[in-house]
Amino acid sequence: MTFEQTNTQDLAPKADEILDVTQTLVQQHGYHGFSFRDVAKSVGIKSASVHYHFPTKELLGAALARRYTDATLAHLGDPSDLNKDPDVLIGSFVAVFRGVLENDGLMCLCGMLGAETRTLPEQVAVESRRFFERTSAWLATVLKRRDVGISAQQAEAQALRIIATLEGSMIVSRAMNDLKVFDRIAANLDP
Amino acid sequence: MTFEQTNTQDLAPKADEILDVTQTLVQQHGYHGFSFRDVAKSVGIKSASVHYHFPTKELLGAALARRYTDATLAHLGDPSDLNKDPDVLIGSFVAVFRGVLENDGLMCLCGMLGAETRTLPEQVAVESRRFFERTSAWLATVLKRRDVGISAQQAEAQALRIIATLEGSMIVSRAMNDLKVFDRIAANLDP
DNA sequence: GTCTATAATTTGATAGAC
DNA sequence: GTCTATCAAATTATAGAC
Repeated sequence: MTFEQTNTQDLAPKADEILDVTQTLVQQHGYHGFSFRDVAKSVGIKSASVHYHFPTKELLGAALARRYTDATLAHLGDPSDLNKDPDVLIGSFVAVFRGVLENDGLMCLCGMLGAETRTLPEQVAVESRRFFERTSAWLATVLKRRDVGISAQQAEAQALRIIATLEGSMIVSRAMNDLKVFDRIAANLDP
Repeated sequence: MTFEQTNTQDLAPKADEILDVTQTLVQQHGYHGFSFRDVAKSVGIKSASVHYHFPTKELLGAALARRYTDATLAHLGDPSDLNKDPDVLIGSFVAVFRGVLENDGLMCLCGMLGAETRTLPEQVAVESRRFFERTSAWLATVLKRRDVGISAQQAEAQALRIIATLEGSMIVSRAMNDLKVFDRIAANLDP
């Protein structure tokens, strides 16, 4: 079980198992490409039981994106922790994305949802947007520690650029079916 | 009509109109999120008539991605044309992606397909891979002209990084519903 | 080339038994 | 919480008339 799938809230164990399975499905197929029956089959229950835990697909998708963001931030920890070197923190940030890609070539959940965003139910779009707001704020905090002279605006712009590059690297790496593509790009994140 | 939708092959006008409509649908919903009836309705015919032009969804998707790649390359022109400044060519490359995003917040067709790549019919995946192979080769050629000392490997790595950043910028910009995000990232492509 | 009609399957969602 | 059963709608695709 990867960190993205850790139960960080007080969800029923079964609800969490449903989210685990759904997450992988969305990372592979996208929001429009999975069904309640796909989920049910993987969990070993019937689709009506999935609806018991998540009445609608929108609620399931929103819970999924929220959990993903929360688990990612929890894994990254405090960006202001003076015991941690900024470069090490940035390295762990890159490793989050690489870890997802390594895992059977999955796409970042919120990168996938971001691509589909124009046709997503509102609450799913809101939660996927929250992923980029929170992770870019985390990274901007680290960049301000590393580059002491930088402005808040510059740090935020650099953070967004790095996140965009990582998301795009996952897409290109997957499309070209070559994990080395991700590594070569990530090695030059700050060229 | 945007350049991506120009008829570059000898397709029947109706087939081309079907591709125009399908392209927008895929850029919004993804490959798994559109149907033959969606296409038919937009064109003003019945879904059976769409099947006449493109027997299967895989053939439709593959033709779509191929036309998109060909139209993009045709628009970009010869990367070795000495009458064109490398920086101008790079600017036109960035403008291609920005133009798509400006157009009602659409995603790059092959960026969308790249995200879905693991669950795409084979021929669709092949054609979306081709997009990244060809466009990165084009950009690497320009970069070698601009940075005279650069190795072929370095030029290729920089090209992939720039394309990844542009694809990711579209995702983040769309997810955050803010076109300025794309512009701020694109302004620092070569930081 | 486009149509009607239809096949066979899948979809999100609900009712009600246990 | 999970099940069976079911619904109404949508899905890809085909056959055959015009």
